[in-house]
Amino acid sequence: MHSFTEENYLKVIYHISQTEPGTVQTNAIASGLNTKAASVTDMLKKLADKQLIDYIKYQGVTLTEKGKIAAIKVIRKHRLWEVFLVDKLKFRWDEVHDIAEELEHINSSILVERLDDFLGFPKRDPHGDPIPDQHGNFEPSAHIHLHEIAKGKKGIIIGVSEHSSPFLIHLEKLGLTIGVTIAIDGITAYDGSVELLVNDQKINVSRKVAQHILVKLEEAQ
Amino acid sequence: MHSFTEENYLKVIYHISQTEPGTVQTNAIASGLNTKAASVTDMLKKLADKQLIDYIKYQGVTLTEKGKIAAIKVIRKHRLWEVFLVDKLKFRWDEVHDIAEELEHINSSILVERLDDFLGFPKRDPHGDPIPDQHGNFEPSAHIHLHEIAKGKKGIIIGVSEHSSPFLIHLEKLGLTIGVTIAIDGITAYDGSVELLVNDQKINVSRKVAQHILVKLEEAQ
DNA sequence: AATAATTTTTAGATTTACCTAAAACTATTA
DNA sequence: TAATAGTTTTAGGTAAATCTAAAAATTATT
Ligand SMILES: [Mn+2]
Ligand SMILES: [Mn+2]
Ligand SMILES: [Mn+2]
Ligand SMILES: [Mn+2]
Repeated sequence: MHSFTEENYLKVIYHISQTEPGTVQTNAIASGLNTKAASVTDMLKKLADKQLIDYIKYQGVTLTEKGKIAAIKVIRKHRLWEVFLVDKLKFRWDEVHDIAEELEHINSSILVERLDDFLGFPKRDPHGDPIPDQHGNFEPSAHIHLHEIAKGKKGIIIGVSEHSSPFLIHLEKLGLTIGVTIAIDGITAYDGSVELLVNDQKINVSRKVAQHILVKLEEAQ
Repeated sequence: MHSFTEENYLKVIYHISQTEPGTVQTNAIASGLNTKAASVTDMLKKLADKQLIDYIKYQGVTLTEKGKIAAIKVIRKHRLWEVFLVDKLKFRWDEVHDIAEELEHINSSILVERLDDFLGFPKRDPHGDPIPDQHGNFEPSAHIHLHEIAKGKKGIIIGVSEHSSPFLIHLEKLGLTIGVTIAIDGITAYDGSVELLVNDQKINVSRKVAQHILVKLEEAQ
């Protein structure tokens, strides 16, 4: 259907459109794919020809409905394979992203559905990201980034917004994994780092790390 | 390491060298890969540069030790994924080959080893083919093709030498699957078809089908 | 051994996905 | 609003993997 490369473009465009408002810019796509703006322009023309994106020169792009469905299919596969690797093959959460980057391009819808069944129709991947069902539907999680939470608030870690191995290993060492309950003890004025209470233990987390931890706040009683 | 395409060439060269004596010819590779002889010549130069094959113009090729190891690695992955698809995801043996053709190119040695472990270190794939271990070693099965067996002999089906879906579905319908005991009741002179006894039932199998069924003969008592 | 048939290689193109450098456009800001 | 900074596109090229058609080499047949 779509080439390996086209799928990667669609996925990156989708991810950027979820985090930044407005149309998706050429440079943003280039940095997301570790390629150059000129290459991106070439591919945008191709994706527009295939009606996967709406593209106006110099104005950035948006996914068409067709493009969005294709992107979500790739993301579904990526996350299901990550669950497989962690749940069945006993990989750690920091080891699976790169392998899933390859597996996500395997082209067989029956395979995806059988895998989903085999895994027990999981709703979240090992990083807390929602897994779209076969129709592309999923529940976006109501989360807030750790660095944006006010002092005194409590919450539960429900995900991360970076998947790199060094970052995840760092979190593991700090004991900041999915499901852990935290309380904001304070925010350091000098460097923006966050003081946390985890199981009555004080932990300091840099602002850069806090930006990539997703938290669900405790319901106000 | 090696590209998707290079891996496919190595695999096909390996398979041809197992079935036909002497060096592997350009045309044989072309037909095995559904491509043209001119394209094969181009790639042979590239594989020779990489020291994966020994190539003398007009004389065909042989795999170097390095090339053989690479080919066997791909075959190991192909067969392990086929076991995964049948044993874990409940695919039928006729559905798995094409999906495994894609999965075999996923590039992660830790993934292969974990998968092997998860599957319980299987020795054979769903078509009866041996699965090389991580060092590339495997027991080649002492088999004979069904059409070469003399009248009166008995044996057990241990594999097939064609993996196409129509062929395997046909065998399934005839009840000629791996592990089934058969006796040769006779060979029809007119068309070379084979008369079999399976569970005291008479079955006629065309010569073409018989050529692709691998049998282990019963030990002479 | 000469000729014919077959196989293989070369020559020259094409397609996809990249690249660099320069030109064109848009946004900023003085 | 004009200059400047930043972004995006175009122009022209490369590398991988294909192709067709023609030339060269090998093998088979008289
Ligand atoms: Mn991931
Ligand atoms: Mn993930
Ligand atoms: Mn197979
Ligand atoms: Mn097989």
